[in-house]
Amino acid sequence: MKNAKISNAVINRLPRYRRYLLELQKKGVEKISSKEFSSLIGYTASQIRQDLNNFGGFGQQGYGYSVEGLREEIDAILGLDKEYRMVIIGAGNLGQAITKYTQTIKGGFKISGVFEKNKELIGNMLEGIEIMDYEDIVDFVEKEKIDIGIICVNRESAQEVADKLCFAGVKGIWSFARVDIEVPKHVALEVVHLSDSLHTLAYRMNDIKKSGTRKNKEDKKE
Amino acid sequence: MKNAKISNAVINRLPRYRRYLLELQKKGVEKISSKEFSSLIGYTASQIRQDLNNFGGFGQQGYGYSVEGLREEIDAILGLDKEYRMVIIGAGNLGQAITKYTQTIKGGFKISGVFEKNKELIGNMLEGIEIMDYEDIVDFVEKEKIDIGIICVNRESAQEVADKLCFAGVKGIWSFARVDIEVPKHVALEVVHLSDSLHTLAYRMNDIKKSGTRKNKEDKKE
DNA sequence: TAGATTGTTAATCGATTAACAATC
DNA sequence: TAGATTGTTAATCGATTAACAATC
Repeated sequence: MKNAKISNAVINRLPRYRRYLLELQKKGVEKISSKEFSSLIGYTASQIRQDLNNFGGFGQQGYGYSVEGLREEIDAILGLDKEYRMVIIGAGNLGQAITKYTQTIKGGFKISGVFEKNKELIGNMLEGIEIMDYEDIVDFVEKEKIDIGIICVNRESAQEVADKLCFAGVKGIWSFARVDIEVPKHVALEVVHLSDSLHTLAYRMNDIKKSGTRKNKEDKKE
Repeated sequence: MKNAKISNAVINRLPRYRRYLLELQKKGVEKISSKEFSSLIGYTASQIRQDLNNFGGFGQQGYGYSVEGLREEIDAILGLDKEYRMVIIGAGNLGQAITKYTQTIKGGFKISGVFEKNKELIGNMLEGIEIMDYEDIVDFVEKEKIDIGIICVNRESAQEVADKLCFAGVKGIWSFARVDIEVPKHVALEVVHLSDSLHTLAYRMNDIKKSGTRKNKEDKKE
């Protein structure tokens, strides 16, 4: 595995490569060339080879790539051959939604606890997990060696929760709060802005409508 | 408003500009220069001006941008000054999670119905909405003039659901299925791959660990 | 008017694509 | 060996940043 800094664009494509390789494996396909992969996944063959060669030469000239072998390499690159212990902070609507969803994600990602400030919710069960007191979060993360904190609290509390999680020693934060948070350099951060995603969809819907109207005048084909 | 094709990078930044402008408005800030905005949001002042000028000249030389004015412009660009009628397809874990979450998104996005194939779930209530029979989806979308279909079914059914929604006339699809789907050019598509997001977080966690080790040898500062 | 800051053109940087020598 | 396809270098393309004239 090489050492140069990998661009975000490449990292974001890796899970997608993996998904297609899993599908191919299911279908019993054993080898694939970058050209075949290209027509399947929609990236250029050149880009596929370029991307993979950031991490090593996984192919074989004249043959292509082993589907299973490449999938295993990507698993290792992404760290999906490891176990991750996670906590969810916030058991409101968002927290319930994410707890529910996260249970459906396959692989070594396990929810060890759900935490909440609101005393009325503490003690309740959520998806088979007891909701615990947010005050105990630091102890829990330390003792249970939690790797990932999932932030599902409101905008106002998100940074404070992140600070606490980082202090307690998590290695990554997955945040669904509608705000941009900051973490120390040694903690990985992935923020999902679902409402931003819906807003860009709205943009594209309106954009299509507009350019559609325009095209009817100038350019019927395409 | 100008006409050239706007790049995805720009479109994806628009909701973020909007979030910061909303915060500023809340705080009672009336004007902001691209330089001040830059140190707040973390994009270069140049990029901010460049981005905004894709859509029009919203600022004033020697003064800056009106916070409220700019936010209203961005609302209009994104189409957030309109109402959107949405349906959710799939009332399983994922569908329940997304229904729950989507209820918390502010603005003109309204869920008109939840649809499900599994007869056992049909008739149940979900977040105050009755779960309806998937067989009736086309009629419902046509009659209720639904704008957006939210796909929360499994990988295997996602494309079929998308086809049906497009046939029935939705203008946009927001998909959470773990698969890449295709839609006609006149339909906007936004796919959220939550598990991909978690996988890139895993990558970054492991990457930090590795480069951390490396740095301890060569380069303690930074 | 002078100062500030935009809008826009030009320069730079990085990512994607093309080309081809290496090699299975 | 000949054919196929990779790994990698070079060329192109697009997006970001810098510079500055326009103008409030």
